[in-house]
Amino acid sequence: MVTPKKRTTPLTKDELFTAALAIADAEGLEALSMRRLAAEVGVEAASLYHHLPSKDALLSGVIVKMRSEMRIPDPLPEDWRELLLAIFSEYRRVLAAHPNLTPLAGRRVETDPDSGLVFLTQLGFSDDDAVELWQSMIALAVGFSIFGSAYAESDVSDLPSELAERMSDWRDETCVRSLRMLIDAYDAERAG
Amino acid sequence: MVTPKKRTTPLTKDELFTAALAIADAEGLEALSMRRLAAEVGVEAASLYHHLPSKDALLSGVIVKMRSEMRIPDPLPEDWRELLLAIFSEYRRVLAAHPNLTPLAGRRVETDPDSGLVFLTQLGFSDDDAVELWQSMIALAVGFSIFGSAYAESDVSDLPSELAERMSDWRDETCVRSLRMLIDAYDAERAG
DNA sequence: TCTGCTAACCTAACGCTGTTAGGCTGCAGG
DNA sequence: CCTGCAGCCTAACAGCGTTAGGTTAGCAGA
Repeated sequence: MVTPKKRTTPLTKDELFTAALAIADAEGLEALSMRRLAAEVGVEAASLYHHLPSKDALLSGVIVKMRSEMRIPDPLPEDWRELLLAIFSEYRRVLAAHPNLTPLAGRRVETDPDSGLVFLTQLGFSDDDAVELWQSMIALAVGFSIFGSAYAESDVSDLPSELAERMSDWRDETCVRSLRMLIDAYDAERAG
Repeated sequence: MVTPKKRTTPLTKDELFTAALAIADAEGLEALSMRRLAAEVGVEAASLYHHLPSKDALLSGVIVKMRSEMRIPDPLPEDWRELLLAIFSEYRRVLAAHPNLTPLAGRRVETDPDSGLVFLTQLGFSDDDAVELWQSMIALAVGFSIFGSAYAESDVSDLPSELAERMSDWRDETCVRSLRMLIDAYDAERAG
C-alpha cells in the first residue's frame, strides 16, 4: 500500500488528488490525513504544503477529481430531456462510486458552461427557470447519494416494517424517476 | 459565554445536546470540541464520557435536537398536498436556521410514523410510491439546504454572468416549487 | 567549471483533538 | 456507620493540521 521508495520525480497536485481519492475510497474519509497521504506518495507531511495551501484545498481537489470522472454518452441523446437525464444519472453514478465522499459532495458546486444549463436557456427556458430546474436536479442527485451511502444512519424503527425496509433502500430508479418528473414538470410550465 | 461556576445538578444528555447545538450555531461545527463543550457546561472533557459513548453520539444527538424544532401548523391543512408541503417547508426552515449543521444533515434520517408517510399509503399510494415520493422530498430539501448554506463553495466562474449569479442563489421558493411539482407528479401517476 | 538561486524535500515542534485509565468525593441505601 | 457507585477529576496517549527553519540537489548564468 505505502510506497517506501525515495521519489525520483517531484510531486504534482494531480498526483496528490489521485492518491487522496484512492485513500478515501479504500479506507474512508477519516483515514485521509496529511501524514497518511504523505506516506502514500513517499514524502513527509510537511512537504505537502509546498504543493497545497491547506487540507481544505486537498479536499476540494479530491471532489473536483471525482467529478472529472463524469462521462457523457458519446452520441448525445437527441431528446434534450434524455440528455439532461443522462447527465444527472452520470452525476449520481459517480457519487455512488465514491460513497465515502458523500459527506463532501455538497461542499463544491461546479457547473460547466457546456454541460447543459446554458443549453436549457437556448431551448426557450428563461434564465430563472433553467437555473431552478438545474439546482433542483443537483439537490436531488446529491441528496439521494448522501442518503444512499453508509454515511447516513437511518432510524425508521417506528414505521410499519414494510415501509421501514423500503425507506432504508435509496434506489437509483427512484432518483431517476423523480429527476424525470422534475424535467417534465418544468417543461410543462415553460410550454404553458 | 463559558460558565465558570461549579455545577450543582448533574449533567443530562439533553443539556449536552442543547449546549452543543448552541456552540455549533454560534461558532461553527469545527468549534464544537469535547473540551469546548465541557467548558461550556462547567465540567472537564473526560466527564462527558459518563453521559455519551463518543463524539459521534453527540453529533447524532445534536441532529435529533435540531429536528425536534420542527413545528407542524396547528389546524392541519385540509388538502394533503398542502400538508406535505408544510412538512417539508418546515424541515427546510429548520435546516436553514442551523446552516452550520448542514454538513451533518445527511447523517441521520428519521421518519416519524405519524409524520405523513404512513398517511400517504392511506390516501391510495402504494407502499413503493409513498416511499419514493417521501425519499425524493427529503433528498430535495436536504440538498437545497446544503447548497444554500455557506458550507458549499460554488464555482460558476465559467457561466454567463446572469446565470452565474442566479446559480449562487438557492432560493426557498425554488425548493418549494420543485417539491410541489414532485407531489403533483406522483399524485398524477397514482391517479393514472 | 564554479557560484548562487531555488524548488522540493526534511526534522522538530506547536497546540489542538478524541479518548482511556484510574483516582477522588460525596451522597443514598442497608 | 459502612458500602457502593454516580459523577466528576487529573494525567496521559496517539494522532491531527500546520509552521518555522534547515538541508540538498539540480539548473542558470558567468
